[in-house]
Amino acid sequence: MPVTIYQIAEAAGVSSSTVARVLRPDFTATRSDATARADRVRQIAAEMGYRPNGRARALSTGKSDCVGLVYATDDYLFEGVHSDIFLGITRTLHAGGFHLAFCPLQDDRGWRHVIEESRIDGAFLFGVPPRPVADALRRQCIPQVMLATDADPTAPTVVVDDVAGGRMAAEHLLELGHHEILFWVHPEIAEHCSVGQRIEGYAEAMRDHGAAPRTLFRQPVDAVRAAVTARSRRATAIVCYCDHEALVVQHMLWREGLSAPRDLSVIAFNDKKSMQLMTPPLTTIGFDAERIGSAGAEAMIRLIRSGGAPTVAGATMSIAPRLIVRESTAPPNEGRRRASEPNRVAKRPHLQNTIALSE
Amino acid sequence: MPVTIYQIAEAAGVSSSTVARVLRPDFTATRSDATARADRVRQIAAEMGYRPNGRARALSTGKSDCVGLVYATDDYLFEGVHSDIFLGITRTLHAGGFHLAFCPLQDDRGWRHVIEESRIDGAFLFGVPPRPVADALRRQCIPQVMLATDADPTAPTVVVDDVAGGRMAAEHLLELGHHEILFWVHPEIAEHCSVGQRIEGYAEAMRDHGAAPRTLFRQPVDAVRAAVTARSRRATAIVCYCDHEALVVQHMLWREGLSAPRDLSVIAFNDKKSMQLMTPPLTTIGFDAERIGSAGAEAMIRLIRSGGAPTVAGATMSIAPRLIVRESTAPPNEGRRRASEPNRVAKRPHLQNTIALSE
DNA sequence: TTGAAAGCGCTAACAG
DNA sequence: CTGTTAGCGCTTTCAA
Repeated sequence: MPVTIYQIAEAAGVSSSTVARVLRPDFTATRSDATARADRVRQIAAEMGYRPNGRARALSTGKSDCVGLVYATDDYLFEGVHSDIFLGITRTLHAGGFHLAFCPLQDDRGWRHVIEESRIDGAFLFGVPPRPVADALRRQCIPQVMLATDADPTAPTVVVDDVAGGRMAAEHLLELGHHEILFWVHPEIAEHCSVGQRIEGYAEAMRDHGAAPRTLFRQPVDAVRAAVTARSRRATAIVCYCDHEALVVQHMLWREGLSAPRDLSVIAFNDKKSMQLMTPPLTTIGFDAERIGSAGAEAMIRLIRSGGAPTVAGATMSIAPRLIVRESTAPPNEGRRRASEPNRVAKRPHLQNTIALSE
Repeated sequence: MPVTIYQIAEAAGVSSSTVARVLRPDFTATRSDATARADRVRQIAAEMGYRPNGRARALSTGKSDCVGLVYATDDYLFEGVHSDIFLGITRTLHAGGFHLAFCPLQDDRGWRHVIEESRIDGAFLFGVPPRPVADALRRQCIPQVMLATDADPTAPTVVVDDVAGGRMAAEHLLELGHHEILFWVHPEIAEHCSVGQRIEGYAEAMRDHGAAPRTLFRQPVDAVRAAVTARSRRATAIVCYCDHEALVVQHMLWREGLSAPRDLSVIAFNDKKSMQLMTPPLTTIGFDAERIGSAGAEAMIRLIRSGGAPTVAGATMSIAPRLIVRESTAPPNEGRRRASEPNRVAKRPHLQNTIALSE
């Protein structure tokens, strides 16, 4: 049986409020007799193995110290950079005295249990929630932080500057001398604001350099194959929306007896570990995904502590992407001349930022 | 302001206990006047937008309807098959009226907040927790379910039969005609019971077939390279502990100008999506990871509902692995004769179970 | 079947 | 600085 402040109060011969007060982390005494008594109470509490009861405190304060991770579908829940975002969230949240609970929207029962029954003090959102959920959050006055989406400018938001990312990707290829550069979005990719933004940045950069954007939006890999093996206007480089396209492209090339960067320069987004071990290691646009989570959690804690003060509109934090050059990009036709060279890093002088492989 | 049962009671002209009783999901009335009154109360509750307060219920019942996901380190939290296990857990848990909260052990504050302050009704463990955590769980009488680990036979456990998996992997290669078969564990792999079990199954199968086990335990990739390029007793096949080794092997082969399965047959564990898109698609030992989570959650709900009844020792559920043959394994030396063939599936008749690629 | 009343364990006013 | 006194919103006896 867990011990309560009343049992401690009785054992120490003081009132329960004294126990509660003394045990609070921010307690300070000025008079020395008070300090002495406080120490005694604390010692007794420790001896009796006292632990505050979070459930009781939650009822009393109206705060659960729990934040919800609200997601619409778990199909892609742990895909891509989500995992790193979650790490950032949990690390920051736990350090601040909160914990994180899953809150899926797929099943009505799930989110009602968590949101409507007042089990969370705040909600992380990865997109605009459906009407009933949004209403419930508003009714319960639950502060919201939007992550990796620009959907609702009235809530604090942490986003990646994907337009800049799209630019960087295209510019890297343009600077290598490419002109026929594809942008590919796989049909299976879920709708997300980053899709349009990356395309936008890519298209801008292309036009700035007098090149024509060639976007393969939600098209099958055959479209890529055709563009890469065409006689005229053969594509020599491709920007992949994310790592999935990169894998598929790589696979397609392999089936065709082609390879990157000899026949096609490949650049993608999201710097997952496995990208470094692709053959060749993938040039990519990466960003600090964990930072999205930690920045979001910091904002969340601030919001909750401030008692859900009216959100400052436009409180958007933007994470800058960065180019990580590895071996899947090269000047056009360069490799084609010496197709049979081995794949040694040392022989590819244009590689400077190559990250050491974890082998 | 959220509405309470008292407000409903007043509006309906009944007592708060009647409201509470009527609103309970299992309420049934025999007398018709009671039914009528119940309907009226329910309607008023609906009109007023009543939602039960989970925090209040938690205090009153001593149950939070929350289960903790207890993990020692988040370094590998979302790696490998964990994500799928989590999916299984959350889906089953939410359907049963529970939710899941992260509970990291790395930071003292984190787990004390969740476990010691009685915020969870149960705990999923992925290994034996350190002493203070185990003590806290016991003191709070929090039921435990162990997942993907065989550490504590006194708690309900869901495991994968990794000895069988190791056997299957080795036997597949042996049946293809291989004799010099490596088993490789990368130095970065965290300690886990599956390591030893997979090795055990592999070694058994090897001995059964009169072959000598050659285990490279926590050795760098150079050891693999040496074995694969050796003049005598050249290794023609390798069993990788998991997908990470497979990536590294694949990469190493590529650097050397070699390829699978021509120069080395490669088989690994864990059937992640990206394995299908490797070049070549990876033969692997997979298993239904989501099932681990859902089975664990089912056991958990049972435990919690039964009021933490004394656990039946040996309540271990085992998930069977299965061999998924793709293109990274082939008879030894087969490919070597026709090194310049293209990588078309159609030309590799020994491939039968090849799974359609999601391209 | 209903209502009154006593908790659950902690927080928070407010006198003293 | 301490103790008293009400709650927080729901569950749960136990009479009526």
